[in-house]
Amino acid sequence: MGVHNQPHAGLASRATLADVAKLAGVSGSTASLAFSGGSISSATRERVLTAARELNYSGPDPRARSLRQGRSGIVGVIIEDRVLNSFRDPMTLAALDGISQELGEGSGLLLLTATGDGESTIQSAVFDAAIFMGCSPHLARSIEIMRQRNVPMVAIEGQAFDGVLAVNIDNRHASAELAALVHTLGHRRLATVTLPLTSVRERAQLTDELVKTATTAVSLDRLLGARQVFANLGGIVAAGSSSDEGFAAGMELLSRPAEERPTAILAQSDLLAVGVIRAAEALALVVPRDVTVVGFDGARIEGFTDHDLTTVRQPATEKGRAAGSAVTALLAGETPGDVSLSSVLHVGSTSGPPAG
Amino acid sequence: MGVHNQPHAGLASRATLADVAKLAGVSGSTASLAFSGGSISSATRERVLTAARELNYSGPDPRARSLRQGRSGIVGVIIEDRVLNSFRDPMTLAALDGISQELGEGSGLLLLTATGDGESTIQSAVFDAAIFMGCSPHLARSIEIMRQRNVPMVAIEGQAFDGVLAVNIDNRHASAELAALVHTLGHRRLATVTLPLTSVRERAQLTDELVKTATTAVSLDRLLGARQVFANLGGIVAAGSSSDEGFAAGMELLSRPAEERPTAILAQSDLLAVGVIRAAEALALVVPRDVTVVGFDGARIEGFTDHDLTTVRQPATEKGRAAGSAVTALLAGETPGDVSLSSVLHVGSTSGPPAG
DNA sequence: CTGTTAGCGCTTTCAG
DNA sequence: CTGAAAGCGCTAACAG
Repeated sequence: MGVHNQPHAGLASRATLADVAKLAGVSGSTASLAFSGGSISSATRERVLTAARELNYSGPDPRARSLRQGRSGIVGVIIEDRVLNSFRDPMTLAALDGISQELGEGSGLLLLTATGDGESTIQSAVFDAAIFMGCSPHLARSIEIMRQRNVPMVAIEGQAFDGVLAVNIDNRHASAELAALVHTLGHRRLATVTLPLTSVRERAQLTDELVKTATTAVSLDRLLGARQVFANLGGIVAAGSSSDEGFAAGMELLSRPAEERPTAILAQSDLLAVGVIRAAEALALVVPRDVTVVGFDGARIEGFTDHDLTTVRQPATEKGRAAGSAVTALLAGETPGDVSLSSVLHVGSTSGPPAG
Repeated sequence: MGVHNQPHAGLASRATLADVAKLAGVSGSTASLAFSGGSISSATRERVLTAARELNYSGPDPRARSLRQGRSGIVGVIIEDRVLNSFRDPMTLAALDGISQELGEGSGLLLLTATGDGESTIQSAVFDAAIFMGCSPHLARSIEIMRQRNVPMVAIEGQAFDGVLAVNIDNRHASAELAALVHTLGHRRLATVTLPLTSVRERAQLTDELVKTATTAVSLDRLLGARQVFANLGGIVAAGSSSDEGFAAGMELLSRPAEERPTAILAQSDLLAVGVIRAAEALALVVPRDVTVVGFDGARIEGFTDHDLTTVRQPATEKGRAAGSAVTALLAGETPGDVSLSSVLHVGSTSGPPAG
């Protein structure tokens, strides 16, 4: 004549595994096994599951489980700009997709935005490993903390950091290759449109001071690659990777008399390049007759079908997959090395010899 | 006389708050306060922090904290397609950005992909509240579980579910409005290109059977809205929201003799509409003279500048923000109601009276 | 196959 | 302002 554990009319408190165990007449550990798929007789399991159903218990609390196991199954993905800006860039999105593919449905991706102000979230968030999508010096403190916590870290195209596994592409080399192509075609008066060099999102003239303060590895590498061929290459720093930015920069660079105008423009992303091409066309210039425009990325851009952009195709999804598999390996206690992926030059129809 | 758990010479195991407390010569609770910003004398706090530094202790373990507090600060965002497909759609990305804006840097967004196979992750992941971005019937089980767990849920443009707060836009109404506009212009032979009706990503003829099995609320609502005006409206179900899909569908619909060809096409998204327009142009048809094309969304589409698309502008970011603030309210124990946002008709240059 | 026993690392009453 | 005690809910040894 046991007092049946009348659960307060199901009001506030949820049932716990212990309650279920008691109702099923088994021990806690047995009940636990029933849920984690351990080896118990199917009769017992049935009994436990029935009890659970009765109590409206729907499985172990993830919080408790993660404390106990020391694992949450969550991988943090840290971006340094707001979500919209980050993922509007097709390469970044592709990389995220690659991560997700590799990690599988088994683990969730915790999107953490570190715009630099409060580094709090990243310190107090629950995750087992972190992937930085481009990481700049001002993450140093967070990185330090995660290192202390023994959280494996991987950076996709970020600044090199001790203890952070690097997944990179050959930005500098590929950029140099592209520049060499343009040089070979005969161009000598060039300009570039770079991606932002710092976290400041503001269009600006490309100056040496700016270059010195650069914190964005990708932009800097691409610039340095191009400068291997064109030593003092100048131009404009865009406020982001969009065709609008490219357009603005293009207008600025191309609205000059033919003798001063660059005969070729190296844009650091395809979106920028598309914008530059539109600017050229708006100025009644013909590409590539009047101006050669090359990009970087190999993005399939919606609605850009008139031209076949000369560019470098980078393995974007692959970057994500590599990062994902590095994380998996690190969590398994292995010690994988840095990853370096390579891009492929694609000569399209937007490049040609200079006029005249 | 308990056996003291000797932590293997500080090798693997991290220091805990208890260790710090001991070294600082204070109690655990005091040490805790030092980190959570509770009220303790600054002398004591200093002592604790120094001890922490000495032990390489970088703050409370998020897992333990979240168990103790019953809160993790994580909001789950559930999408039903792979990351790439979901966020390539500008509206979905904008909504995600809205969520992130509203929730602030304080809380992380846990991206959970529920493609229907293993519903495991969503059940075992740590989060305090969930936001579904479009949710279909096959999430029923997960929803059931979360309800049992008392996890607040919000669905952006999903199927209605008991206990899931709905954030919707006036899909049906707006679609009807658009259809009415086309009707007023004099069109009588129409076709539509819909978004996928189910999780199957495959282009298909729009049939009644398909409509009956539809699980995607958005697509269905937009279709029903249009059918309020054009009762038996037929057409094609696209495999996704992209201009490529629109192009394929457009080719299919428009490659017919003028007498059979629809004089107007209602596309369920702007990307689809752009594709349809390209198809029309590829077939040497002039928009809107030979065919009227309208979209839905109000997306700014890269590189689509020749036309001003007739469409309906939906408050995409706003959807996300509303969901975010609903989550905040729910977590605070309030009981906010469903949210319904409205779209605005935009008459551009891609619609006009039928030829002849 | 099942039960007993200890905590995971932290916060939070409750006293002093 | 500080300390002592009591778990949050679960799982992992280890016995039986």
